[in-house]
Amino acid sequence: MAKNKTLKFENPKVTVDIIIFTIEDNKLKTLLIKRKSPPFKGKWALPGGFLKKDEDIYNAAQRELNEETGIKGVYLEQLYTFGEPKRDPRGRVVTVAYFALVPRELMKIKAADDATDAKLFSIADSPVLAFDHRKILNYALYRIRNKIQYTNVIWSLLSKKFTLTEIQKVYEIIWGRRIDKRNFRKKLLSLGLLKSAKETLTGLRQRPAKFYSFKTTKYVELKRFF
Amino acid sequence: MAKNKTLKFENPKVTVDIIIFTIEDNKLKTLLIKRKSPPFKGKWALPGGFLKKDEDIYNAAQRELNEETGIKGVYLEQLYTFGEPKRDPRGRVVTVAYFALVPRELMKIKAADDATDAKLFSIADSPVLAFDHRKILNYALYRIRNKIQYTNVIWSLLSKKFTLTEIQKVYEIIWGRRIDKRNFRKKLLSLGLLKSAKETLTGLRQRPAKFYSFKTTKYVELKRFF
DNA sequence: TCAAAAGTGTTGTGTGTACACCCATGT
DNA sequence: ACATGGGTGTACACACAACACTTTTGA
Repeated sequence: MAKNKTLKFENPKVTVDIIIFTIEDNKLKTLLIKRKSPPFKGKWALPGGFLKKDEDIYNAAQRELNEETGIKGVYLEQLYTFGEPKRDPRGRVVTVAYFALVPRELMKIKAADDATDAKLFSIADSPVLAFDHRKILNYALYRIRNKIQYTNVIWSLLSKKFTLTEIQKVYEIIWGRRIDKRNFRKKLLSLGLLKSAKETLTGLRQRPAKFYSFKTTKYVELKRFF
Repeated sequence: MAKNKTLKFENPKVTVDIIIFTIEDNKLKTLLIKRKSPPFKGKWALPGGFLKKDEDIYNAAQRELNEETGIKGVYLEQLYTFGEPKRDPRGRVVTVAYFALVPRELMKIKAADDATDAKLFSIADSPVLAFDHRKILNYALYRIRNKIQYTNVIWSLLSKKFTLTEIQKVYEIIWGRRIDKRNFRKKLLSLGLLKSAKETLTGLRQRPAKFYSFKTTKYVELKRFF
């Protein structure tokens, strides 16, 4: 572009924000941090931060994820880029939003140095958020609800071993409706992507459930899935 | 984030690049421009440019689209944000890619002031592209091929009146396979989203085809579509 | 009258959905 | 023995896929 028009351009700051989804107490939750500094000091917000020099955007997202949860190597996908001129009162800030899917028991939540607190909120009743983070969160929710229908990425919310009832619950929680147990199992097992372990879930006063695990960690596009 | 570490951050430039899809001669094509200035002077590239001050990203994409094709108000969707540190030899440039779906006859192609030429290339045999634009184009192609399966957005490639054979060709071109005429028509019409016009396509030495048009310009999520 | 594409139905197969009872365990 | 969730099969409806011939026009 023409060098003599540089006044018309600007150098925005670029941030990365992350929606960290997990399942706890049969609810879909996301990690929020309480902001230590202005703007929106004391308000809850999505974890995130500025892109560093020579840092790839995806790596920045991984870094932020790790700073808040101590996790590496989970499912992390670019969601959308938000760049309305007024979305940050400090000036022009373009943010690239990512979302992560994390098994609850892998998370070690800690407030990073830009936050005074960090905790999981149920999507249904989370507080008022800083910036346009509510919009971003809603879009992430929309995306994951679509994605559940044609990929198996949401299996990333489960731990290595799980029962069929557990995986069904994940679908019910995200999909937001009850599923018939027999039909669910029939279809799920027919994909041929699970193998049953020898262990069972004992200690409950009921018939023990078989554990299953994934044959592969690859993500698969499914024709349609519920 | 900490103010005393500003050296570690940087202010990237932010650009918008657009993949403008259209159909011409029974082929899926995209608009490329020949770069007037370094880097990659003389090379073909996706149309795009820097984000202006106080300009929303989506508006920037619309502006770029309009500068190259004279079009407004067509389907335009954010694709992905590419931000590898070395993707632009001039320095750190993060680009937000959009794709547009445009009926061929609405386009008035003109080289904007950053280009010496602009023309449509068939996706199948397009030239070597500047920057990481080949990767971006490939991703756009992937996206549109998926999208065809569960939305009707690709109807945006058609003009207001069209025959059923024309819309079927769009599907065949993007989907990359032949479709049975009877099954296609049955399913398409069963959606209830088309109305038949009174006019027919005459002047060819064959039976005249009925024209159809869309009942609505809204985009619809379909369960699955071929 | 001929070439070229438009238009039109039926049948078999597979997939989704609805639905109810017995089983294994811990207390 | 009983409460609790685990585990299993069948029947119907619907959607998809395969398939060929007649019609209308312009030259």
